[in-house]
Amino acid sequence: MSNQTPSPRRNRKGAMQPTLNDVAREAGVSSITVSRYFTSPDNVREATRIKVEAAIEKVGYVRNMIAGSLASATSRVIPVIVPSLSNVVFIDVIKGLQDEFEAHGYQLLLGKTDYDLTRETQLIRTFLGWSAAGLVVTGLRHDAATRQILENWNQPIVEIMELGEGLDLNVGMDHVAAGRAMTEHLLARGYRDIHFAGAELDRDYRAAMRYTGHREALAAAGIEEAPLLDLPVRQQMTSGAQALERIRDQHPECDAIHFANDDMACGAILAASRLGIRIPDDIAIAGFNGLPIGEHVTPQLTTIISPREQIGRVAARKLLARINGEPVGELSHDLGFTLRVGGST
Amino acid sequence: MSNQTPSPRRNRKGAMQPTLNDVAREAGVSSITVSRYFTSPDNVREATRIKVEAAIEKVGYVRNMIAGSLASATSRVIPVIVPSLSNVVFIDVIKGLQDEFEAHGYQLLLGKTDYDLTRETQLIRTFLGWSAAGLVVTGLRHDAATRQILENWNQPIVEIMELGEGLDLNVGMDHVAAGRAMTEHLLARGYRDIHFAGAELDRDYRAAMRYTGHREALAAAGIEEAPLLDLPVRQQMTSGAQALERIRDQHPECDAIHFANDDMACGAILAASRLGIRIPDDIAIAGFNGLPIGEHVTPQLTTIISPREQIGRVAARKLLARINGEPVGELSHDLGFTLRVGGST
DNA sequence: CTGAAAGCGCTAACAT
DNA sequence: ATGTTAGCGCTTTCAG
Repeated sequence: MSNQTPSPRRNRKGAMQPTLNDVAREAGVSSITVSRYFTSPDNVREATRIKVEAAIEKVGYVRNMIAGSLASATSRVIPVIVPSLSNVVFIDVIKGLQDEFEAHGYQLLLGKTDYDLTRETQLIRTFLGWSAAGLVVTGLRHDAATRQILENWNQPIVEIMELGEGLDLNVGMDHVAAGRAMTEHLLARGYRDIHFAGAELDRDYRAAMRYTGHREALAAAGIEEAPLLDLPVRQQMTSGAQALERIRDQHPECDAIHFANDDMACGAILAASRLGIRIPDDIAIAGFNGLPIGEHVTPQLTTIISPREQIGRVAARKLLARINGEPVGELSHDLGFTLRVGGST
Repeated sequence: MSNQTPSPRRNRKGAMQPTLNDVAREAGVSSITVSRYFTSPDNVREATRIKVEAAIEKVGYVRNMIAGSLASATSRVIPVIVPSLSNVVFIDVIKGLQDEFEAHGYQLLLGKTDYDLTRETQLIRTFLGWSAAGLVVTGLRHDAATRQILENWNQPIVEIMELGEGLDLNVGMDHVAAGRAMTEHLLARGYRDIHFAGAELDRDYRAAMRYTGHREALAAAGIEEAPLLDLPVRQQMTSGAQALERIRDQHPECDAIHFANDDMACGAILAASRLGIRIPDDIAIAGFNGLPIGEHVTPQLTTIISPREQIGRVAARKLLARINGEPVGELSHDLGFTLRVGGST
């Protein structure tokens, strides 16, 4: 009525996109009926539905998610916040999340903190401005500002990777237990002088949790010392090779290295074959993650398979369940892990 | 005026978020001034700016991007469409894109086609409903529907990975030339019976382009036959190992394998060491991508380093330049590649 | 099952 | 440099 120009109209940018009204006019119904065709088709009669469908096709209508989100104060966007994209672990998790979200018509908005909790706060603030339907965030450690924002936000949240007391939902595995399990395996194999090697464990605090488990297992076996080598990160495989050389050099009595991840462990195995170090006779090597490469090196790597992609999938499913008001089961979901024994131990 | 309830008000979801108006009232200015504080701070006087800042802090205002996008018919969201997240190549590209976008206040919306062009069309349709500021899409091959939508869309687009006649901007490398370069290297080394091995080359058509270059190089050397092994994809390293065995078995005269990627090539090198096949004496191995692992296997892998992350960065920068109306330089940007010769050839 | 009215929170396009 | 007015295109609410 107030608009003089008939369809097609142009928006302020000069573009010319058909709107719900254009479809409605074409179909001979009101715009709200077309809206309902999208949001709750069950409330639209078959005959009307067909008319609307034809009109949509005819005018080439594309739903404007922005307008819909403004009106409904919620959007089908789900921000996912990870610390890094250089780590396969998060890539696999994202893959799981993406698959599930995409299948259910939700969009994944990707944010990266570089392990900076302040950056995390900023990202979350921005993302909440998108009226997100939910949020996926890595880890249970956040700064006070983040925690305050999220506690006042009444949409579902999943914290992934670890287990514990969280903000809302929580999907992951027990890293302390994983570290313990691997070291128990090494002890059972008869290794006694076991070193733990990681890279920047203060940042990668989940690896530090595995070191804690490692120490616990040693202590339980009456071994009080748990030697630790914490290297600066360069390239992970290179760090692994370096760790092997360093430990062989400074601690010739060491009979096994428990690496913080498979990249480092494989770097060590490949370096060993270059240097003529026999694995596991001269020294045993263990990793963590269960990456494909571990099965291709000689000897095959003993490692713990982490349920990375599944963490993504389950996290997504729980979040969507909560968004749709369905039951989510237990708040904290432990996906476990599997020890895969190769020839390297 | 028309609103009876004073601040703070509640939106339709029952949540209670302060709006621009709340900030404006607090600061004693009009809402548009607060808006300008965000969008063009240079047009706001220092004194006003300070008042506004204090008010924002006081009421805990968070910008509502949705409302802003609706009003301005453009959002700071950039959809990125890739075929797969299982391929490191795209991960590295995404990393480059994400870094640049995040640094400039743009959000990356992630879409995955699984190499299905119809899915690509759907994704693009959905994403355009987000009033995206631009679009990043993989490859130059799209179906008719996609092409039609994008030709009528007047926002910047970057097609990445390949080079050629595109929709708009275009950042990548010349895959035919890369394939040619590697095979010229192999020929220069004296290899004559060179096989090309890939996995699902119909899907991975950029690898098929490298095969084309490979064939060209052979033809230029007077070799008319270019034997090809195209395996079904399982795990890439496993396929590489399999290819090595298959070729050794069926073509004992073959003296070099040109693999479609580093994963396969490294799978072959690792398998060779298991099987007692000497590289490069018994057979030479070449890859493509320049992944870290290639430097850690023995012998080191001869490969072509693709500028993956840089493709992401440059693509992002060109897109942002165009969004901001700055000059973008040439439409098609060739990032080249580097041959890295290891001991495997 | 369908419609009319109202407005989500912001910004473009003029003013001043 | 700041304000006024009028929507952006959709969904909510309330009627029928």
